[in-house]
Amino acid sequence: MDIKKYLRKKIEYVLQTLGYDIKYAAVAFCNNDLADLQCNGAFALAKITHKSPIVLAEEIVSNLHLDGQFEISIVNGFINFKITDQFLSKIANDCAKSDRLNIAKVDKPMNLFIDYGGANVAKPLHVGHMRSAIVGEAIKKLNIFLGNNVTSDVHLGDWGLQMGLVIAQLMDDYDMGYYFGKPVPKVEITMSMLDVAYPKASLRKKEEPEFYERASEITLKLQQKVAGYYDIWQEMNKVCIAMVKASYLALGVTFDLWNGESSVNDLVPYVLDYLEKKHMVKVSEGARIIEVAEEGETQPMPPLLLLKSNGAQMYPITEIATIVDRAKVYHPDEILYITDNRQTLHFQQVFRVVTKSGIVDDSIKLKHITFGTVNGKDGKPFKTRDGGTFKLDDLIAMVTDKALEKLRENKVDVPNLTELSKMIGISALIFGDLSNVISRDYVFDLDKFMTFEGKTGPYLQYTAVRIKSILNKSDYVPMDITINSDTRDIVIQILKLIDSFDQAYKENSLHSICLALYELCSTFSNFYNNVKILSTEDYITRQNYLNLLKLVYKAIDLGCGIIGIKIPEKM
RNA sequence: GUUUCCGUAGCUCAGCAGGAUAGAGCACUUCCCUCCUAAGGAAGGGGUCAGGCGUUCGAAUCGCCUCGGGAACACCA
Repeated sequence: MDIKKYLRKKIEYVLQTLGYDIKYAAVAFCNNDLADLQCNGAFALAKITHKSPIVLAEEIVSNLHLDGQFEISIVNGFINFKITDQFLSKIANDCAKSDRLNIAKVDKPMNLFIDYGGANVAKPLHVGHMRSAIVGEAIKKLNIFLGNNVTSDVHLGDWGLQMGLVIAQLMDDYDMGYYFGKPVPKVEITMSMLDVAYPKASLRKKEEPEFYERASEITLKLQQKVAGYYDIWQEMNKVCIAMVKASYLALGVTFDLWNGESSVNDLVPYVLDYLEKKHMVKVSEGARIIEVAEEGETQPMPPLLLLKSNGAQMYPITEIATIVDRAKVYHPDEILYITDNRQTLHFQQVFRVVTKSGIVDDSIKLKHITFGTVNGKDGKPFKTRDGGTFKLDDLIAMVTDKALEKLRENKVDVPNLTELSKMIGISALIFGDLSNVISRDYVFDLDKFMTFEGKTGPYLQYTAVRIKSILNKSDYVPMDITINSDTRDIVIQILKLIDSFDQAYKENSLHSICLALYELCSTFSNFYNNVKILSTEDYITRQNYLNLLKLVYKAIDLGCGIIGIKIPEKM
């Protein structure tokens, strides 16, 4: 149950009967040991009513009827609530009976479309892609858990200039004649070829105007699906998507749709025509643009570029076409874009055009969720020492190896050691990433991902594994839990975990769940060290502990499930 | 330059719809495995919350200014 909401409702009722604004009923968890929850509304109310906060607090409290569920005390106007052990026991038992800790689903389920991942074809995933993948996957799982109907799309970057660049480079490096119907042997495109071609082409783009021109032309031809270029592209796509899929899968990330910019190519003429009929499109320096700046705006708002001067499509127009497509096929109530904060302006522009033009039903909410970039110690987006990007697969291999090393060191005896080390390594990555506030940049610290001690994913797994181990060795029999001073802290932490779901949903940030999970595990570990559960002689007391353990496990498992961490049998 | 995000312990980060004594992990110093997995637990040192002014009973949290850093800003995505 959501204890904050529960208590707030009670206070709201009192405020209403007393004729005060219900906004003063806000309840928060205490971060001290005076109580479990507090309401500080009396102070703010004092300002309005010119009464003393103490008098107001007493007035509120004397009208509260909490049926012995809370012990209330007033300290200088702070209203403190301590949940009684009896009520806490009831809450614990209710949670134990529910398969979702009694976490309520959303009132009105919506059709949610989530766009995350943003992998580029022709390029392996790097650590920057990890964040979008992990964050998006967790937001997806959270929404599904809370009852929304979710469709996810990786939205590949597969139709822009980078495609032309790579194709041009491949044509320089190899005899690609086969694709153009010449009687020469077929060059099979491999990932390692692309690995070389992409950085090489990016560099040449800046330094060789001729090469850039050629790549631009190829991009245009590709978009017109001219044979040869299109065939090379298809081949490239096949190789790349297979690899990208595997990388995502290693992180436990899956998508319902593997669409890309190319998927809406046939919709582009319609979009262009529609916007032109609305008299929104202008020609500027040969390019088709839309002005999106608004009167009196102080921030820079450049026009949106639809087509390059050579007629090639640019990112914004495929973006708009994609929205049209999604609206038509999936009827979403909301489309969520999860990208890093550098794309803020781009989405502002696109959303403006979509809204102004009315190209899709205006009831569709378009929302951009930005996350901070993964930076190096210099505060700039992370690069390896030689200036290259750090490949995601390499990172996964490194953390997996590290976990394997640790497992060997601890002589953990399981048949599928590789599988297990992957599970542990990935959990370190996921927790290391999600425990940061979503919108903020964070420093990529390899050591942080490589240690499995302290506030980490493996710590959560370890705690859960220990609980599982005890339960397996025990004579556990299901029964009602009775909470006392030994165990109340643990249940409070479970309440905080439940609350964190609400916060995570509101903020689209998973860090609150990560933190609550860690604190639950930490509180439990303290208990674990103080109480020898299996050797507790009194049968009832022991069963009480075991039933609580079952609940704690369930809570950890649930929370970890949302963020994408799996609990192993042993570690 | 304009816009925007940020500055909290040695490092990496929480805390910011104002609230009681500013927290955690790592690192450092001590303890705790004859007993449920020590990837653990307990204790300790470490802070002018960048700086200043203001609003308020009360400011790390809100407003303004200064300093410092990141990012975006027309044919990349």
